[in-house]
Amino acid sequence: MALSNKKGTSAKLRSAAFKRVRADHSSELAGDYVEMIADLIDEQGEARCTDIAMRLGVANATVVKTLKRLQDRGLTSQEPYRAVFLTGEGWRMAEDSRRKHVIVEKFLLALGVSETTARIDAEGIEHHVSVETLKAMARFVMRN
Amino acid sequence: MALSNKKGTSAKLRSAAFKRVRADHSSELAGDYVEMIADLIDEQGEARCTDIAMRLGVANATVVKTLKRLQDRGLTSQEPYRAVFLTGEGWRMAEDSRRKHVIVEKFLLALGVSETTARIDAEGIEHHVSVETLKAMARFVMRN
DNA sequence: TACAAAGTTTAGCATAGGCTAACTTATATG
DNA sequence: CATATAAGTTAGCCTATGCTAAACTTTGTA
Repeated sequence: MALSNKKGTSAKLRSAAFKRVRADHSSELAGDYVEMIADLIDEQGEARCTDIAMRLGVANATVVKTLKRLQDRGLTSQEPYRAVFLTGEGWRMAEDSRRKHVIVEKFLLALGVSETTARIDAEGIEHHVSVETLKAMARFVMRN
Repeated sequence: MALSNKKGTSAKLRSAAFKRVRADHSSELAGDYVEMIADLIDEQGEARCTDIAMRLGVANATVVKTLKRLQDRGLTSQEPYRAVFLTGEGWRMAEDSRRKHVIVEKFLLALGVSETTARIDAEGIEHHVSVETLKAMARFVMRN
């Protein structure tokens, strides 16, 4: 204790940021999945494991396993060997993710970044943006 | 294959973004550690497990285990029961992380976000920002 | 209708990153 | 200098995410 905190931010405040990042990570995958399932349902009428796996770039078995966890969390539902659906809460989360995603991507474009980079970076950034920052980004998009 | 890609971006391009995010995640922790170790060395002359654990908000044993991985990757070095050091590559990575961190945080402040939020969000965002986006952020900070 | 292809699931493995509890080493102080 | 306390380490556990290979369903078509 003695040597720590000689100056600057307290350890508690510091660690809060890292805790938030770790928490974000565990909800991140869920967000990606429900968003993608929503997209697939809108585009093709249904969401199938294979399509999810292809778009995420992971193995089929990985998707199956993850979907089981999402089902446990009440975000998705499915019958064996059938397509995947979103629960009410799943749709809510998907809409939320999409909203964030769109704002971050538009923001990056407004900032002058190329389309390809905007698409890629938005995917990583969207999960780590607080409400406050998201609002600031939306404001910036409006003004530019 | 038949039903996929009816419109929009190809599956390959899509999955590239997610692959980048997954790759970012595995280097993320390493970046946080070396950056923190560098800070501790600068501030207190040495980096000790306990301080790292406190600042990250994780258990001591977790730090020990992670440091072992970092040592395997040639980023840190240490003698048993002694403080942690950075290798040349560790320092390089730390400097890189710090540079990114500073730019992202300043950028968020310039965007009009509060100090607390800027600090917290920067921690999550810095690992998902490409060189192109980082440059755009730096430009923005300059102009504002 | 029967079978082949496509899609889904299960089993079993690996790694990363958390944790607690028990043990060892280093150090500061009476 | 002996020992209590602080710091570091080890062992063993857990969950999340990945993978491949093998088994099982569904479905389209000969």
